[in-house]
This record gives sequence, C-alpha cells and structure tokens, in this order.
Amino acid sequence: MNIGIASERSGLPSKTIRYYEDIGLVRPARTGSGYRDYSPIDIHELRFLQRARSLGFSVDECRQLLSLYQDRNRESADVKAIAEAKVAEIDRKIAELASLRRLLNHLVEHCQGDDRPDCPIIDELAGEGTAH
Amino acid sequence: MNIGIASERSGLPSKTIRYYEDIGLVRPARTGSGYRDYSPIDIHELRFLQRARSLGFSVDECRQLLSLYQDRNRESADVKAIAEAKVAEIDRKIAELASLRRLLNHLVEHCQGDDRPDCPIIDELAGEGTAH
DNA sequence: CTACGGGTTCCAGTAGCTGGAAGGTCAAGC
DNA sequence: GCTTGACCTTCCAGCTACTGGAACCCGTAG
Repeated sequence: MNIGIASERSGLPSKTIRYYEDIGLVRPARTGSGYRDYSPIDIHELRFLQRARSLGFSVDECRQLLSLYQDRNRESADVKAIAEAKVAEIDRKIAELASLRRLLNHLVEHCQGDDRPDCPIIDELAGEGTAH
Repeated sequence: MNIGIASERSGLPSKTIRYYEDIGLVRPARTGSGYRDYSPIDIHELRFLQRARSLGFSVDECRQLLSLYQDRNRESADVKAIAEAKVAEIDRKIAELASLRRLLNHLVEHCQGDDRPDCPIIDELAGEGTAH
C-alpha cells in the first residue's frame, strides 16, 4: 500500500507521514524501486497518531502512546504506569473540553443579539480569580 | 498586575504571554516605565487561551474563540455559527478522547504481562479498515 | 515510447513557541 | 542615596512539527 493510500486512510498528509518516518515513528517497508509500502498495522498506527496529535498530545507523547501497543512484551509496571498516566491526562482533557463547551454554549444561548456593553459571561469571568 | 503574576495565574510561561501580545491576542496596558500591566479580564483571556491551546485548537482558532466573548456586539448570526461550529468540534474531540481512553484502558486491563506475540488490541486494530 | 499521475529526496519556510544575551526597574536593606 | 537581586524590557537565535517546492524517478495507459 503506497503513501497516497496511506494518507487517505490515516487522514494525514503524505508530507507528515514521511516526516513521521524521518523521526522514527512509523517505518514502512520499501518496494524494490524504493516506494514506501504500508501494512494495515502501519495504517492503524498512523490513524492513532493522527487522533492523538489532533487531541493535543506532543509527538513525544504520541511516541509513548504508540509504544504502548507496539510493545509485544507489555509486562513492565512502567508501561502500565505510563498508560494510566495518559488515561488520567485524557480525563483531564475531556473535563476541560466539557467546560469549554459549557462556556461556549452559555455564550450562544445567553449573549446572542444582546448589545448591552457587558455580557454576563464576561462579568462572570472577570469576577473570579482561580476557578474552573 | 505584571507578567510574572499573569503567568502564574494563567498557567502560561511569560515568554508565551509576550508572544501572544506580539501576535495581537491579549494586549495588556503598560505602566509608565513600560511594564506590562494585566487586568483580571486579561488573565481570564490568557487562561482561556491556555485551555484552548492545550486542547488542540490552533492559535487562529483560539483567536476566533476569544473574539466570541471579546465581542461586545455579539448580535450577528455569523458569530453564533462560529460558536456552534466550535461546540461541534469540541464534541468531536471529546468523542475521540473517549475512544482513545477506551483503547488505552483496554490495553492496560487485557494486555499487561501478556507475552504472546500478538496482543488482542493489535489484532482488533489490524482487522478493520475505516472504523474506530 | 510518451504522457502523466503517482512516487522519491532534499532544502527552505512557517507556526508556535523557547532560551539567552544585554540591559532597564523597583522594593528592601544598609 | 546606593547597592543588591528579583523581575521586567527588547531582540535575536533556535527548536518542534510540519509544509511547500524543486528536481528527479516509477509505472501504467494509450
């Protein structure tokens, strides 16, 4: 499966896929003529990377996440600890997205068409120092 | 309130805060001697940016999000449409995080200490083409 | 065998910071 | 008033994670 198809199936531009190979994330096989040849597993790893990157994980974090299921000897407590830390991080991100969503929704519902100088959201935000 | 405090309260490094001023996101007042002077509203905008950036929104998207509550005349349907699109995007991100979380959790629970050559997760992933 | 839509490498540029140098500000203590 | 040290300023260079472009190679269809 060459890079165009891999791009289509993973949702990543070819450029990015080549870059991920450069930095050692997903290393496809090569055909006799030098074309990259992606396996279904490669594709899933690329999809996984696409998801994780779009959700705010750094490339290095993605490398960790990726190693979690690339690692055939998933026996160490270290690996489990990393996975659990990532799960906690994901939970935090979900909570923050939910709060961001509430904020925007509130905005849409309560402020639209309102031309008073101060919006209730702004007031609420300006009133406190550390919350959310 | 000068930049050190702003950094502390927003969770953003001073460097980043100055950068955000450079690109026109949050423009604080200045004291007579040239120090940046952040208002509570500025702080909330910085916190907002910190959250949104860490959740994978680009700086340009953050600029849009920010304008939603900076805009005193929030009357246009355009603005509402942007906010609603962002809410949809957030929902998508939440769903993806949830799926990523399930994946990792499954991994932690079912693969740990397993030294068979193939992990159930890998098998499952390799088996399908387009789904989650 | 030529066209052309892929692929390849390499190099340069962009976005979003991040570190460091060189120097100005301010409150505390002598 | 003067010094010290933490904190501020600008500016410039470097880094991460791509992204675009040039120049060239591969493979199939006509």
